[in-house]
Amino acid sequence: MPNSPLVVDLIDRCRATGLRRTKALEQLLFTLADSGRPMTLNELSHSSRLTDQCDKATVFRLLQRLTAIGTVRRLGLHERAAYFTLLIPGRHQDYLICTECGSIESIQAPCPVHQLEKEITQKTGFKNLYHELEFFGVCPRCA
Amino acid sequence: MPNSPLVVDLIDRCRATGLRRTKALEQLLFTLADSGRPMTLNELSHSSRLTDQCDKATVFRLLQRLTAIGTVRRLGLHERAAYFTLLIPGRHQDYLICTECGSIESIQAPCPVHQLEKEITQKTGFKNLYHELEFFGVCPRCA
DNA sequence: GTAATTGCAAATACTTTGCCACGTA
DNA sequence: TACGTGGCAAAGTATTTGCAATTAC
Repeated sequence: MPNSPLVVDLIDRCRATGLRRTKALEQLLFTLADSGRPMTLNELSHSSRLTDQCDKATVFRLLQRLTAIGTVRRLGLHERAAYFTLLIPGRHQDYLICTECGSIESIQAPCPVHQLEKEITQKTGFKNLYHELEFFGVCPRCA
Repeated sequence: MPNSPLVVDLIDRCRATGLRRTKALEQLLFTLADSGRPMTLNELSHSSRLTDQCDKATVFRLLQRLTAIGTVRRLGLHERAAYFTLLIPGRHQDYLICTECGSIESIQAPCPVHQLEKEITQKTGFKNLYHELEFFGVCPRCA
């Protein structure tokens, strides 16, 4: 259950920002950490740990709060539903998505965008810059 | 009106794939070409050229067809609504988006991702690869 | 005890489809 | 004429909110 160092740490960070330690919060964080991939609100609220344990609205509001404090990031990923993933300091993910079957995989290669990100920060004066990079195509199975 | 070389060319391409030349098609293409930025279905169907001229469902179906033949691309851009933009060969856009006010601007700098895109094509066997790169942050006005 | 959090249900937003009338080729 | 296209209205899917009951601190 939610005893992994990562989850413990995440919960601590949440508590530090004023969130209360509820069963729903623990299980949501654990589910996200355990899956290691972006998930939709629907997936999350139906995952075995959360179903019948808490309402979809609860998961929604938790995701909102977690996004606000920077523990979770909301991704577009081109589907109709939004995807949510843990935001782990020092870790950055780019994605490769099949436009046919919708499969999502993380890309291992080092992200070539960070230099450009710095330049944009300087030139535009934007604060808290981050980026989202996705590759879309047809995966071998679908082709 | 829809007399610019770009729009004329776009219409030709559409006709070549079997689409009929209708007023709605012309005005949709012109609106997209004229604005030069990604727009939502809602924006498009309310733009001065299209309002009261054609139904939102019509614009929706046109965008579907245009996306299918590769004339338009659908973008996530993180908003709840999808964005659509013209897909012009040889032109590639990356975006800078303010998470506060939602403003969207195109980035001028050369995109540093094409090399990685080639590598991914080779390593993964994905077909028709393209990418979407967005920077998110708080613009100077909102900060 | 107090304020944050939850569940349920209802409201909203955006997208998508059915069906028949219409216009283009 | 034939078939793609259009308008209108309704259905579908995802998100968001109100409010009273509950729970963490």
